[in-house]
Amino acid sequence: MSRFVSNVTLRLDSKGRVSIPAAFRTILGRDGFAGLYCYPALDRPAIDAGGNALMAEIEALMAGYAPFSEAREQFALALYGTSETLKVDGEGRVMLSEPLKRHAGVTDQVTFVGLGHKFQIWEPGRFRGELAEATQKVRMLKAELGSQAAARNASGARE
Amino acid sequence: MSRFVSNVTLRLDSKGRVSIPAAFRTILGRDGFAGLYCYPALDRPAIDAGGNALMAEIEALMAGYAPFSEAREQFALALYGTSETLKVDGEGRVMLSEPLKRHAGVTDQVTFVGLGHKFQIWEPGRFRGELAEATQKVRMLKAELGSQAAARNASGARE
DNA sequence: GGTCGTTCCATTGACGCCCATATTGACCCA
DNA sequence: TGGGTCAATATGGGCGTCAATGGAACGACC
Repeated sequence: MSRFVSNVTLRLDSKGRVSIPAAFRTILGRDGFAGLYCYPALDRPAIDAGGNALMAEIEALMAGYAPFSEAREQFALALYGTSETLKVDGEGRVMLSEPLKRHAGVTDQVTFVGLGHKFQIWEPGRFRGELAEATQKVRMLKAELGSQAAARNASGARE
Repeated sequence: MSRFVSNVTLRLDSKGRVSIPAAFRTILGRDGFAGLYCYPALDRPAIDAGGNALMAEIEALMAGYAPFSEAREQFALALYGTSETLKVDGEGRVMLSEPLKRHAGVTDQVTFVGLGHKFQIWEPGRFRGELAEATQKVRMLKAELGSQAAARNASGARE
């Protein structure tokens, strides 16, 4: 299974359309899904996007709850209710809906970021900030792992 | 299998008619059901709506209880007893019955919300409130799941 | 005959689809 | 290695179609 990786920032045109990066398009094509499945990320000002793989993930989550149960209805409302399947035109472009743009704070540019099985769409400035923060955290985690390994084995490999 | 997703709010016209969003109409058409199967949501001021898939789900729920059992009778009363099959006109519009409108507090606008296998019809204001609440709950639940997974991973990495 | 409801037609605004252009990066060849 | 060619991606815009909505005509049932 191929994964979404790397990040690209692209412009929205006068009609609000934006090209999905070619690399992402080919991956979406492979999992066979016309359109782009999107929803506002739960705890970030970003848009989660993907194809069948992403939908399947959500479905699996939902399957754990009984039909008509309280939890199920709330999940469905928050997840399916805010999801959209954007149409992709012949050139591989989509139009982000107003709610999605508002959630991510998008205006005239967006950054596509691969996250493996899905990708996210960010306002470029916010993404830089988030990335810096994430990098910092990862660095700390790595340092921890490194010291643990060193403690276990004096000749332990770094990184 | 396609699912109901996203949300749209539309106006009722002077005769009380309202268009079913085109995306929902195509899904209903696919599962082959003339009309719209509706009933007041059990524990919310909303209207549950769908086609054959929804009816099948209710039947399955009912089948789980013994015939003539108290629970079964109650469900039958609450679901079948209050259900209606609304007619859809040539333009894909329906007229909500008075009881349905009263239950949902609908006046001149409604919000259609996809829940996967079915969709709901809300009074727009109430929907916003409910969505905010549901999102909050899902966010908390996700955080829980995340920390559990992190705990698992951390211990796994160390062993 | 009036009222209610249903079907049909008209408008308008969005957006889906198509074609045109540019800019980038890859590849090839001298 | 440098230049040139080619291809694919990103972007811009025009036009037709369809969805949402409003209203009118038609029919049925009090």
